[in-house]
Amino acid sequence: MAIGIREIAAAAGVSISTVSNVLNGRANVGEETRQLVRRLCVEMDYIPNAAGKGLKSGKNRTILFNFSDFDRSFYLKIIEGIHDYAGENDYDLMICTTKSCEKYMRSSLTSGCIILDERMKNDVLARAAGIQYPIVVLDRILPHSCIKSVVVNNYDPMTQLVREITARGYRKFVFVGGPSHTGDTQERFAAFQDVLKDQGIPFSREYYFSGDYREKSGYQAARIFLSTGDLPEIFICANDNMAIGVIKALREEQCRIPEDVAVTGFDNCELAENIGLTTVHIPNYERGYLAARSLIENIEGGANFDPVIINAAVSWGSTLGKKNP
Amino acid sequence: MAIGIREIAAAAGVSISTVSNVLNGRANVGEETRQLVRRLCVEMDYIPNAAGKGLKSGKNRTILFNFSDFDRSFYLKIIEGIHDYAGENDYDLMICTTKSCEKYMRSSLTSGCIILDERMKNDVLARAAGIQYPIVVLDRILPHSCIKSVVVNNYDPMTQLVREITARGYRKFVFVGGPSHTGDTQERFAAFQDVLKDQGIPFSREYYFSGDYREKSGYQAARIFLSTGDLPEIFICANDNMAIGVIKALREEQCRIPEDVAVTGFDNCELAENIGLTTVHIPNYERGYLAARSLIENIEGGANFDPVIINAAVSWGSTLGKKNP
DNA sequence: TTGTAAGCGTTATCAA
DNA sequence: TTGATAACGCTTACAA
Repeated sequence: MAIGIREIAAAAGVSISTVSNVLNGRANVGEETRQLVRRLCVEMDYIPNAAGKGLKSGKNRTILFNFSDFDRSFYLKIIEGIHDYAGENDYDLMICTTKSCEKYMRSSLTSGCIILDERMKNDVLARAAGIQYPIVVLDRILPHSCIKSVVVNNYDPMTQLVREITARGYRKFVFVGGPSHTGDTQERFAAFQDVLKDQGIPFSREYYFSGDYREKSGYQAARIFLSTGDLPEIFICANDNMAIGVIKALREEQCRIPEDVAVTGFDNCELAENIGLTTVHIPNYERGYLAARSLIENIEGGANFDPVIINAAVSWGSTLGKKNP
Repeated sequence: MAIGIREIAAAAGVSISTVSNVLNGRANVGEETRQLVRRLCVEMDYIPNAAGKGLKSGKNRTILFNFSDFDRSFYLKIIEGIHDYAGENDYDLMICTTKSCEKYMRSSLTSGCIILDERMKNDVLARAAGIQYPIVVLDRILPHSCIKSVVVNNYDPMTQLVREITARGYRKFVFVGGPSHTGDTQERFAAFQDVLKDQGIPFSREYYFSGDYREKSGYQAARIFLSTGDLPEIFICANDNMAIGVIKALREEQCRIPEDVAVTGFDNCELAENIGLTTVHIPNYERGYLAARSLIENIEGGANFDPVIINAAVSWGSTLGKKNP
């Protein structure tokens, strides 16, 4: 049915190995034969079967990217960065969601992978990684001889942000965190806490709200504090989605931002920029690009598995005001 | 090196076909053997090789999705819809960008695909499609016995929108289109033109600006008309990104929206909703879900290749005012 | 209930 | 410069 290497060989009146040699640009083929085979491949619309190829040779210039949070629209930027670097270096990109990821990691179809989904388990990665299959993980540190971490420095910009917040006189905070097992949230919260401790400002755990990085959980957080009337002076959110949820809830109750309540986020998503949210900008395209570069260098024989730290910077917006003492 | 079916067989002291039978849930295996093999697979961390599998059986519950515009953040919603339907029906999802798409379409690794990227050529699709490999294309009509189109009805909501615009008294328009070869833009513009013709309102081609669906091109469009001072009463944009670009340019020049100039978009992206853009809402999650359903039904023996039309609805926002005569 | 062996589409080795 | 032929990891008759 489908056109394979044998059909081409038959049509050209040569053996399949000759066709294979032509296809792989080997020198041991006569010029006329080469021309003929080339022409036939085009005419007969031959496309090499990736399965057969990978099975035998183990070679495939392909990297795998894994994600599965569809709410985080900046993921497309990361993918773009990966896609661009891969393309520039003549690698293909294959993307999968966590469910099918392991299957493609261990199938001679890809040569390495970049993992973003936090739900991908460390032990699965540890088993898959090897010198023949390097891995890059984003947003988590995973000590393993063949796994490289590419992480964002959350701590410094959060420190800078919170210092400014306290300098402006804010004293009553709600911290809206993401899933508590994520390194991101832990680091962002740690920076917050450390600044307060450093300045001798108290923070009670009842003003910590544990969300899930989605807009709705920010909305709920704000709703809860609105309902008790126990509003903070500022909501410090571990990401933009939740900050936007907070803002929506506040607006519904005619709270003015930042006059009545201030809000900050983290991520600098497209929408955040537009509404003037004070947040932290993470260079996502660059992050993807760098992850792809690290991975491909290791695929091609490099052996650099030291973590890479990416810098992020505070983006000052209008949702943070000045509190007059 | 890697653990394969033979290693399991050796460890269990059985033949590889027995292992295969266990793995594929066939009945012809003794209970103890089955238990043993199962246990060994877990212990030895065996993951079936997708290449070997697909190569022999041709079966693989996997669908392919293709895209490559990283600026359109609602793509994630489409992917989510596809992912969910596939998951519910025990199919895997593999995603690729156009460059590598053909390779995976024709490799016994996937059973069908959903195409979104407009750059994917019709003839490539026509060659790949067959009763054994059904295809769904989004946003284009492609007559072929094994390709199903899932398209948005752009015409009706655009008609409704433009009727309202003319009813409110607007007479001087700029239409900012996307790439002119895209069906979307053609249909959206046709609706616009038809309403005007119907109402005897003139429209000169010099007020048509051909953009590329990116924010920047909307920005440029507005800049051009701002620079000549020949501002329209309203910018009607073929998508939200460009509308947002228009709005940015107008704001830079202190134009009030909608008092001085009105703006409308198309897509209802997240940001549009937030800034109150008058636009058309396209149910993207549902679109992906439906595309996946159509595809999988055809993979499993259905033969319904009639186009599916998805309805979209105008979302009225604050960027459209009332023009008093 | 289990094993043998052929074959899926390729690459690679070695002989012609 | 070419062509047989043996893998790659798996499924699947068919034989035992």
